[in-house]
Amino acid sequence: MTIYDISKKAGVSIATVSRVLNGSTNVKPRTRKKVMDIIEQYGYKPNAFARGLGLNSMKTIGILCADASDLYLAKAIYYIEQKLRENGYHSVLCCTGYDIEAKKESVNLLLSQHVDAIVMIGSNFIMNTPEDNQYIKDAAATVPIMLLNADFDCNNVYCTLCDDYKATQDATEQLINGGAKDILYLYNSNSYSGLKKLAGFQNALLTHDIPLKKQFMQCFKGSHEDIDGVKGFVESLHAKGLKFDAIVTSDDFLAVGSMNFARANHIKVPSELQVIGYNNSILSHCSEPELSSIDNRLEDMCIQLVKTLIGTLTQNEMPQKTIFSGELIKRGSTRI
Amino acid sequence: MTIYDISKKAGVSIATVSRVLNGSTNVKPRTRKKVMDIIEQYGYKPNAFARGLGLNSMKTIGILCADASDLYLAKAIYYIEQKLRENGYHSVLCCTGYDIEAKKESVNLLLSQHVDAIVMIGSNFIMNTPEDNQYIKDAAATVPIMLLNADFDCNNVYCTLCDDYKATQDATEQLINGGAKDILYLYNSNSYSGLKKLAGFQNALLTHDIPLKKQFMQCFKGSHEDIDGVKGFVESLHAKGLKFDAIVTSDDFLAVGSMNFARANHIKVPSELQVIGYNNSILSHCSEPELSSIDNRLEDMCIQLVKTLIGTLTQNEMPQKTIFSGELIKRGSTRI
DNA sequence: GATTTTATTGTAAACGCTTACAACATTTTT
DNA sequence: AAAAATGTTGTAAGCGTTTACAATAAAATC
Repeated sequence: MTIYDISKKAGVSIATVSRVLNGSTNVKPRTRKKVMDIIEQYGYKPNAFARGLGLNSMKTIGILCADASDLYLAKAIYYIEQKLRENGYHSVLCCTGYDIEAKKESVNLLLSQHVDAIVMIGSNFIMNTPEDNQYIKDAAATVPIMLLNADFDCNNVYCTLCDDYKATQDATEQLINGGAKDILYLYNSNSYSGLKKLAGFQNALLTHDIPLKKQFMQCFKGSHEDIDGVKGFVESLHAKGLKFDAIVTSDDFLAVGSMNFARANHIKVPSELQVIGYNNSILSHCSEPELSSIDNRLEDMCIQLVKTLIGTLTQNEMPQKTIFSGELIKRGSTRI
Repeated sequence: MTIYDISKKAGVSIATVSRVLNGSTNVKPRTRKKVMDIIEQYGYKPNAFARGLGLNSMKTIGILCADASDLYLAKAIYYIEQKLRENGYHSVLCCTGYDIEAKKESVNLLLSQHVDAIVMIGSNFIMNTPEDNQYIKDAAATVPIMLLNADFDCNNVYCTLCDDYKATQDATEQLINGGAKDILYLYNSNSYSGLKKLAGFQNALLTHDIPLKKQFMQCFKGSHEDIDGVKGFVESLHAKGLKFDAIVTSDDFLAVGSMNFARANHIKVPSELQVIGYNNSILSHCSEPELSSIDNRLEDMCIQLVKTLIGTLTQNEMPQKTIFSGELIKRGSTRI
């Protein structure tokens, strides 16, 4: 069933059918109805390829994320997909993993598919070296690139992010002001934002004239699923004699793992050990006590990202950077 | 940059370039190299629309799920996307929500995009009435439909599922054999599998001559995020005077909410109340004690689903139904 | 070396749509 | 009522591929 079949049955030209389908130009109401009825009757659906070929756009946005099974990324996908659909766009998803080559390949794939824009979810798309980030610049030469929770200066690259640095600094300072002495910072590899948060943590200590010690900033290298691994990791630090009365983390799963460690070692939370998570995910409602966690306003960010995206695609001038402020949501795992 | 540009620069016809790109037919090695070099040099990427128009396939699989932010569904997306990519396919994602109309619309969208197959993740794609399921049959007339964790008899529809019925029955029987007397079953709306699990629960009771009581089978209507809501829900049952010494659930978040209820009411788990979750998700590692949960082998199912899918697309005869067995993973929330 | 067979390449017709432009019909203006 | 303006529709030329078929080149056979 093609546009020709419909045009024949409706007794009009294919151009008219096309016009009815696209709704743009004027079609006489009676003609429109006639065509619509035929379309309805035969359940005709235009071929998206042919349409894409003609328009060179398929109203499709490519979404990249390292790992859709990560709680946080999954939620972002959900929000963004939903908002895009509300705007008449749909999305092609690629989970790239954390390897740079896979990311580059995925970008190429999306470009060859002529997506109208590419959304990259998570700071792990930004690498340490300019050469490794060249792929973003290259892609930006073709389509707008929207980064969620990552910061990158480049024309046609739009960033929507949360000031993780400040949020972590604030939370840490609250702990310090509340009397915490030895604060352990726990982050996971896999992302730039972990380092940003770390910087915020360090700045909080420096502001209060607390010397930075390397062993108080630990990177957990395992997966975001491996809560037991985190527990073991913290346990090993503890066994080595490291003393801490608070833990600030870059992700809720690290915090939950830390709390499991505490429980197993009969360390009371929050009286003997305070714990702060990040992302304010569902995990923060599962532990006992519930987890204080930094909320970085994911939904707001996603809404904003799509708004900027649609604006850009419709030729409006859009701000290249939108920064939200995170906020510590206090629950039972802290005394502050 | 089109295939014409490349053909001109390489001094061959577009057909030869196309053959090089598709690798199928014979091309003289020297010619191939010459063309490849030009392609490399100019970074040429074929236009996916035109290709799709020609081939009427874009090596794309449509993935539907109600809500990518659901832990379980997100993991499934992840596994499936990954496996598909390994097989040279990519995926278009649509999150449909739980509304039937939205689902139908999404299916149409995917069909108009000429996806090679559609994967539906979750039992919520199966409705209660045959009319409401017609959309699946219609879609199956065009492309193979792969259902994950749902059961539907129809030509060209392939189901990969876990025997939730039996898994729940087994787990419940284990509780009964372990001495549990008043077992509450807690499920969430939104899915057929919840009802299947419920049936398994009921069968376990019947097998042990325990009369079924309506108030011991409760449906939580809130979101999968709303752990506090679950807690309140169980609390209200408790306040109404319902006595239970075990809770079997259809999802880990219900189990975690139940445990939060128990803690708040100083009911000891597992000595006074045993709790069993479903999905064996990350949530089962967050609570204290850790949650016993039924594992329904999601990864295995996803691997199998993609295997069946690829087989079907390559014209191999594939089993229409593959059923895995779930298994109770015992942790601290049960005494069995 | 002529003939047959096989490997390689080119030509041209789809694929199903959009849209500029032309043609025609209708309404408004004079 | 003719002329001009406007509204509606049709014609045909792309869009960038794939691929059947034809044409040519190379290899094998006689």
